[in-house]
Amino acid sequence: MSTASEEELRGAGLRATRQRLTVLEALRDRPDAVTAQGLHQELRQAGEPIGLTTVYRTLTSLADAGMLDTFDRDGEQAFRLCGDAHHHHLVCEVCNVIEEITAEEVERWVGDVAQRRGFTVTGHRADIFGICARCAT
Amino acid sequence: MSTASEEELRGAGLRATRQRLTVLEALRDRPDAVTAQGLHQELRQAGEPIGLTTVYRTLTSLADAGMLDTFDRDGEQAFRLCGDAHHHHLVCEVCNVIEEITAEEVERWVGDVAQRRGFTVTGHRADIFGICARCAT
DNA sequence: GTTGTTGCAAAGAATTTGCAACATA
DNA sequence: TATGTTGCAAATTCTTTGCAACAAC
Repeated sequence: MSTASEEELRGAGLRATRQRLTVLEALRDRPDAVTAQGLHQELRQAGEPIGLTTVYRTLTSLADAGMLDTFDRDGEQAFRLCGDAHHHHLVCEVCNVIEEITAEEVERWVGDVAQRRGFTVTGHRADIFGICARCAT
Repeated sequence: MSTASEEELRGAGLRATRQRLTVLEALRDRPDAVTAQGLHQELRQAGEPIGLTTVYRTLTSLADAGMLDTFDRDGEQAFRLCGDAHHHHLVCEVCNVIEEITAEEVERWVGDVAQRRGFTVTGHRADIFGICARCAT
């Protein structure tokens, strides 16, 4: 049999190795974004044998496959598992929790503006930064 | 007398040194975003004596003072002079030109979403990436 | 068995820091 | 003159690469 994670990896053309499954499962469990360095450290502390290089390579592969969203956290790249559909983010700057949000308003706006200026759209991002209800208290 | 650039620098609590004025003027002349490394190289080639460290420090200071917008270009930080008011960007991925755009739709959306989720907004960004009319031809 | 993957060590690249010389106010 | 700024060299930090051992298919 095959787990969902294994399917996902193979679907992306990647072999389902122990390390990649470890990373994918770790990402599943968290609502916040992680950096390669941070994730590696956590996995190591949790007793998972995995190399830093592999964490970097795995995160990059998953992001390339469209399975992760990427964020710039202070010069470092952070990653987070994402749903398939296009969406935007609500990011807590204290605990780094990220909530996915969809936004018709934004999509519409993107099309309008681009057309008006003669831009061919290849992508867009709309993220809101703030402090989540829990961290505010 | 005082030039506008000198005023701006002093207004930000920074001494108006030759190097900072050089950087500010260089930024004034370009519609695209530049990295510290890139700008330093250009200035050097143009015969301006300035150290890489100083370019880094100056760009950081100006950005901290709210005079520059920052972008992440492939792991490197890029900067661009920006108007005072809050705005968003239309970025050409080929020539890196950036057009500032304002968007009531987005502002409204930000407020709505944040309130609905209990987030205290500290900031937001909405950028559109694409290919400008000139680069498309 | 073949081919993709891992992980170490080393390389590379962007950015920051220590500190003495220097320029601005 | 007092204090902020510069720039070099060195240190840091994040990320990538070479390559031999290894694991998935």
